[in-house]
Amino acid sequence: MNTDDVLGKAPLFAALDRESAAALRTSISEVTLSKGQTLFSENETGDRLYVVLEGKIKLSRTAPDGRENLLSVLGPGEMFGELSLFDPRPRTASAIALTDVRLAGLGHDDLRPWLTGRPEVALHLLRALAQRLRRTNDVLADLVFTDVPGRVAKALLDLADRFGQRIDDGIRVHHDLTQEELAQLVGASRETVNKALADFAQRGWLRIEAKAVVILDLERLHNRSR
Amino acid sequence: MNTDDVLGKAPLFAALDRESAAALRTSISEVTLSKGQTLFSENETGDRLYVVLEGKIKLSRTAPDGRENLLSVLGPGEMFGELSLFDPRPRTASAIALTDVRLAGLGHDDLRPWLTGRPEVALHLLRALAQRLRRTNDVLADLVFTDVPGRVAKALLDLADRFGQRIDDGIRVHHDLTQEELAQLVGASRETVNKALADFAQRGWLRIEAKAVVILDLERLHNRSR
DNA sequence: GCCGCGCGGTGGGATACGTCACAATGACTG
DNA sequence: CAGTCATTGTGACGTATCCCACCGCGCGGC
Repeated sequence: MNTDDVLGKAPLFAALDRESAAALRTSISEVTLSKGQTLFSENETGDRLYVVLEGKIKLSRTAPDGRENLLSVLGPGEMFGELSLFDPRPRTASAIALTDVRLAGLGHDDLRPWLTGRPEVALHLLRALAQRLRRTNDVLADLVFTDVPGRVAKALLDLADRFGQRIDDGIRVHHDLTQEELAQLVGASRETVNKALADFAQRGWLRIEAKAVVILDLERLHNRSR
Repeated sequence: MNTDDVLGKAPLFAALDRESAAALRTSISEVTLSKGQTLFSENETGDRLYVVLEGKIKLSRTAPDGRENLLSVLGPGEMFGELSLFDPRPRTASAIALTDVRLAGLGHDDLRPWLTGRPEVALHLLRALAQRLRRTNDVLADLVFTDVPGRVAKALLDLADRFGQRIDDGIRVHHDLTQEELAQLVGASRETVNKALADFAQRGWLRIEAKAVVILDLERLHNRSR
C-alpha cells in the first residue's frame, strides 16, 4: 500500500479533501526505524505526532522499579505521540519498533495552523481521542473484572481485528510480540500468559506460531473473553 | 462560589474571553439532582456535556454480571459527558449524584458553532482530553503494578488534592463515598479496602469519619502509594 | 559449525486478594 | 421510638496469579 493510501486512513487526514491533504504532506517528514530501535523515550519532551505507514511499533511505560507495561501495539494507519502535542508535557511512554517500520512525522508548528484554520480537523481529532478514551476505559474494566486467560483472549481478538489475515484453516494473527510483551500488554506475568496460550492451544482454539497465533475457533475464544 | 466563577475553571470556558463566555452562557441549561438520582445511564444516547457547579457526582460502569466500577468522582468545575458529544455513540457510563448537585448542561447543537468558530476552544478541549487520557493510563498502570493498599492511598491523595480542606490536625477529605464505592473506584473488594483503611488508621496515618477521612500523615501515606 | 543467549515451556511454593459469613453500628422511616 | 436497612468491621478459607527455578530449543554471531 502506498503512503497516500495509508495516511488517508488516519483520523488526522480523513477530514481533509484531497488538495488539503496533499498540501499538508509537504510538511511531513518520513522516519524509518529498524526492529528494536527507539523512536522516543519516556520523559523526553516531544512535539511530534506520528502515523505508522508500514510495520508495527509498541508504546510502553516503565514503572519506577523497572517493570514495564504496553499501552498499545500500533500498525499502519494508526496515530500516536499526539498527547504531548495537545498537552505540552514530556512523553509518558516510549515508542519502540517491533518490526522494521516506516513512519510519517508531523511537528507541532506544522500542525497548529491546520488546526486553527480547519475546524473539521480539530473535530476529527477530538473524536479520535474520545474513542481512545473509551477504549482505555474498557481495558481498565477488563483489568478489574476479567481473569488473565480472558484478557489474553481479548487481546488476541483485538489483534486479530487489526492484523489478522484469513488462511485456509483460520485467521493468522502475526502480532510480532514475544510472550513477554504480550504479557505486558495484558498486565500479567509471562508465565501465566504462556500457560493460558498453552491451554487454548490444547483445546484446539488456536495454534501457536513464532510471534503469531492462528485462531482456529473464533467462537469459543470469543466466549472465553467475556 | 457563584456559577460564573465555577464555569470559568472548566476547560471549555477557560479559553474564552469574558464576553464570549457570557454569550455561551445563554445556551446553558441548569440541572439539579438530589443525592442518589441518576442523570443518565449507560447505553442511552447522549448529546449533552455537563459541568459540575456544586456538589459531587460519580461516573460508573456496570459489567455484564452486575459488578460495578467507578471511573471518577467529579466536583465543582469538572466536566463530563463530553465523549458522546465528540464521538456520537451511546454513553459508556452512568452519572449518579453522590450529594445534592447542581450542573450546567450544554447540548451538542449549542456547542458546535462555538467549536468551529473558535479554534482556541477546540484546542483547549483537545488538551483536556489529552490530560484525561494520560491520567487514565496512570490508573491503568497502577492496577497492574500497585497492590490494593497502595491504590487506596493513591485514591485518597487524589481526592485530597481536589476536595481536601486543612483543619488543625490534618486534611479533611470529605469524599462522600461509601467504602463500597471507594472499593469500586480502586478496583477492589469492599472488605479489602476496609482492612487497608483500618491498617492506615491503626498506624496513625489517618482518621476515619463518616464518608470522609482526615489525613494525619501525608508523608507516609504518600510513600505507601508509590 | 559451535556456542551463547533470548525465548518458550513447565512445575512448585508463597501470597495477596476475593468470597463468604456474621456481628456491630448507625441512619432513616413509619 | 422501635424496627428495618444500609454501612462498617473482622475472621476464615479458597484460589488465581506472581515469583522462582529450571530445561530445552533455535537463531544469530563469531
